[in-house]
Amino acid sequence: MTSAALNPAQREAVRHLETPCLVLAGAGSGKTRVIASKLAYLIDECGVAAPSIAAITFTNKAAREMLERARTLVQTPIEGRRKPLISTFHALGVHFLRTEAQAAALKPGFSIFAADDSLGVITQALGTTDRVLARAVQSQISLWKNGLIEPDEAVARSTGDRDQAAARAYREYAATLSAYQAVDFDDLIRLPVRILERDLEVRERWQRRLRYLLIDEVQDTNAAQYAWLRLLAGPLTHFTAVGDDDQSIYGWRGATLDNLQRLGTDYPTLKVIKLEQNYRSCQHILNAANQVIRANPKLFEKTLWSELGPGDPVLVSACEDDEEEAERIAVRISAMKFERRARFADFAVLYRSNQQARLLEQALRKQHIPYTVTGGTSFFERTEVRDLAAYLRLLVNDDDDPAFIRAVTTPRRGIGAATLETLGALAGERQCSLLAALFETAAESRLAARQLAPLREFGAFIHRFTWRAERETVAVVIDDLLAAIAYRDWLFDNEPDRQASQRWQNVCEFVDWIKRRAEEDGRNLLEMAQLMALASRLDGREDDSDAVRLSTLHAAKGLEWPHVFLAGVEEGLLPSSVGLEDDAADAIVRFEEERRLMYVGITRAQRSLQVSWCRQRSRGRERVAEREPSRFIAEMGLDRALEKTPDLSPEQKAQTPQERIAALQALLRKS
DNA sequence: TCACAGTGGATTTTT
DNA sequence: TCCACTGTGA
Repeated sequence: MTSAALNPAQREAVRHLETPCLVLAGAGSGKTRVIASKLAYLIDECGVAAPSIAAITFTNKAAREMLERARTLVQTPIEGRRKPLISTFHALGVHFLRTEAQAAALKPGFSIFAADDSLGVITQALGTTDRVLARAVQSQISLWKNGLIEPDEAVARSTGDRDQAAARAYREYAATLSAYQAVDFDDLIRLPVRILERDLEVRERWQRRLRYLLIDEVQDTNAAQYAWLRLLAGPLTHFTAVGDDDQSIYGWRGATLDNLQRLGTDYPTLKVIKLEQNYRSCQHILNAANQVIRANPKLFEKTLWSELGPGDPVLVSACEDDEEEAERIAVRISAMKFERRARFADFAVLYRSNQQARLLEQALRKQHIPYTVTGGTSFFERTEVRDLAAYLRLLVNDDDDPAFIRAVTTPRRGIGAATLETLGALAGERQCSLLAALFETAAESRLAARQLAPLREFGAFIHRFTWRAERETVAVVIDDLLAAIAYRDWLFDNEPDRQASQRWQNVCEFVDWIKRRAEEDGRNLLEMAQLMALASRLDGREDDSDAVRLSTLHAAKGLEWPHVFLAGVEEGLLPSSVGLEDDAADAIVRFEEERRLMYVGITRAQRSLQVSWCRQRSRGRERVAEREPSRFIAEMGLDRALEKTPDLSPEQKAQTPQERIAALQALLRKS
């Protein structure tokens, strides 16, 4: 049954087990289906024990989808202990480090630092207030970690002053994290690699356990992830890697297409299977996509085709400025929704950078079009959510000083920077955490009574809740904790009611999320604290509302819509000019990634695609005039692509919503 | 300790 | 245009 609905290439990919296998899955070619079918094939037809199979993805969402698909496809019960391991790289890292905590020199409740937490530590290590510099160093450190380069090596390799400073900050950052019993996202990959490399017993145990590896989006793996896969795949492991070299758009985060090439050399028997039939887009759209991506040098040639018919021709419109562009898009969406009896959720507007969303939002609001914006501040990164998260982190890891600082100062307890400075100095001398330091006898002489009293009270409070967290349910502990710190009152005391109630709502949503997840999977607070660190913007809330989607091109990967608008397809924006002037070798690689980004955008569309660019664009206070259409527009091979589109039609010219509705109705009557 | 006003800087961000 | 940080005064 599992292979009935598959095309020949897909079926081959599912059944191939003799040698390692690389499935080059073009956009919309049924990649998830292949992985899920392979899972079903292994379990149902080959009789493989589910727990010896691991399917590894990049996003929680992909992992969830995979699990759902598997549930519908696999006939053999896979609940309880008979589950295949379906997980993201990072969640697998957490699982691995908890299992091998001793080898990792971590306690089970180790903290997972998000970007913000890391940035704080790095800023301190650099001794700077320059945020831009700190960010740059942060991403440099991340690239080092993803490239499996240790601090000493980074120091040795660095030549310039700036690099030297960054490498030294890296060294200090690493030391600080281990003092905090914390790891960052990159460590969740890097540490398992280091442990597997040096510990034969651990390596053999994992290799025995996982006999079948299915890897999703392999084009997005970095050097550390590739090394991890190689270490997990023992001599008896069967593996299938699925990916698309044309959709590699995370090079700036350390992902490298070298890994695809290395697969071929590291595994000489590698079988390469191409999936070229597309089940998503009409031919006009695929033609444009194929034409654009053809300009990139190819590792593997691949041409998408579909049986869905020609569809609408791709449209290009030149706009005077970004305001006009936004308005045109909004008006087109209104019109198309009427003409095609479409839903708002059938439309997406995609763009290169987040700031482009602003004018688009404005225009959509003006037309009374509902929309949702992806990106921006993640739910889990909101101040109020992170405030509460800090308490939870501190309860499971008393070494987590950043969590201590955040918790002890929120809500305010009359403890300020000077007090924490003194406490920090004491903790430094005693080589202990801030929480431990405040109970030192020496604290009594260093700090005034009115400073020490609230500190010790807080310390006792945390100890009391730590004790409870080990014995009571997550739900009870969280509710009591929130009540005890009077967080709601604090919000309303410090902000206008509207904002405060919005924040409180977010807190409640977060609490509900934690309770639900804890309940569902029987997790304790320790597990929840680590799980919440891995949750992202996409996980908080599912939105099933009928709304137009505004999204960056990066965030749109893997999604599809009947009607797609690509906005701001201009030289300097897409391709972006940022960082492309630098050294030539790097610039070429980055430029090709910009082209893949365009390719990803085009291939999100099912039936219609409209591309727009602006002669002028406002950026900050200045207007950038004389902009040119992106070379990618010419590469799409459309006739008249560069001409200005016809004048606005009556319904587009109309100024008020009433006029527009009247014009639209006239249009409908005609058709 | 905190509220507020002025300043400067601004890709992409699966976890 | 807007956000986030810095420094000031209460």
